[in-house]
Amino acid sequence: MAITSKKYTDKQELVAKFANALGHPVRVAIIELLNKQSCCYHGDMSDELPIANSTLSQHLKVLREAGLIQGEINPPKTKYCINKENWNLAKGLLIGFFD
Amino acid sequence: MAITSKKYTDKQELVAKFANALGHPVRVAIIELLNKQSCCYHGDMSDELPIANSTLSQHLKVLREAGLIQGEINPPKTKYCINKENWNLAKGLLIGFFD
DNA sequence: AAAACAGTTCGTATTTATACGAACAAATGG
DNA sequence: CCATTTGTTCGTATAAATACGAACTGTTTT
Repeated sequence: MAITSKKYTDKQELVAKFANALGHPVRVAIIELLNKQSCCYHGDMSDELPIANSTLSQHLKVLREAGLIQGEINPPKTKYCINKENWNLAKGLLIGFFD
Repeated sequence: MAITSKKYTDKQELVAKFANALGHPVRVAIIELLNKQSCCYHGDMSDELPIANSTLSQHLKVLREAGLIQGEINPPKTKYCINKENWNLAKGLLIGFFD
């Protein structure tokens, strides 16, 4: 093992973070829904996806914490969109990773 | 929820499978090592990575089961390579996913 | 003010991931 | 044949992911 305090490079951590966020089919499906119409209400997605509402909230949180999406809360509705800046960052990193 | 027996499309499952395999920084690092020199012995990687040997074996297994790499066992050495066919499949899927 | 609506968070159960050392396996060198 | 080398698998401990219903939080409607 290399004697560094940090185990992995920032780039490796970032690639892993984005990849990990996309590492569940329902999150892939969520992103596809958002990409199809730019933004989407929680309820719209809930109608399309085979999971409980609370579970959907959790997956949305994972995507939000990875930076791939952002939510705008206007109770009782919440609108989610792709975070384009980070989306492009992820795109660049992943494409670069695959050469 | 849609009333389908299958919860997600094959494509969504595949994207998630590949993404999940890349969802840990050490696996990203492993792939980078393999891409740098096409093939690599377990021991070479073990020298570069901050994890125990047995843990490395487990991560290699994850990548192997996702189809991204393949191992050639010639005891006591094992050589790992990128599985180019699946690598290109993953590349295409991921790039397509990001538009 | 009470009920309804749309989500989120909490509590919890179950599964999967991650990590390590010890034990094992398969070929090679003394 | 026994020791060494190189990985793998096993046993195990701990942490993280996944899923659901129940309870909660703000608006809006009645």
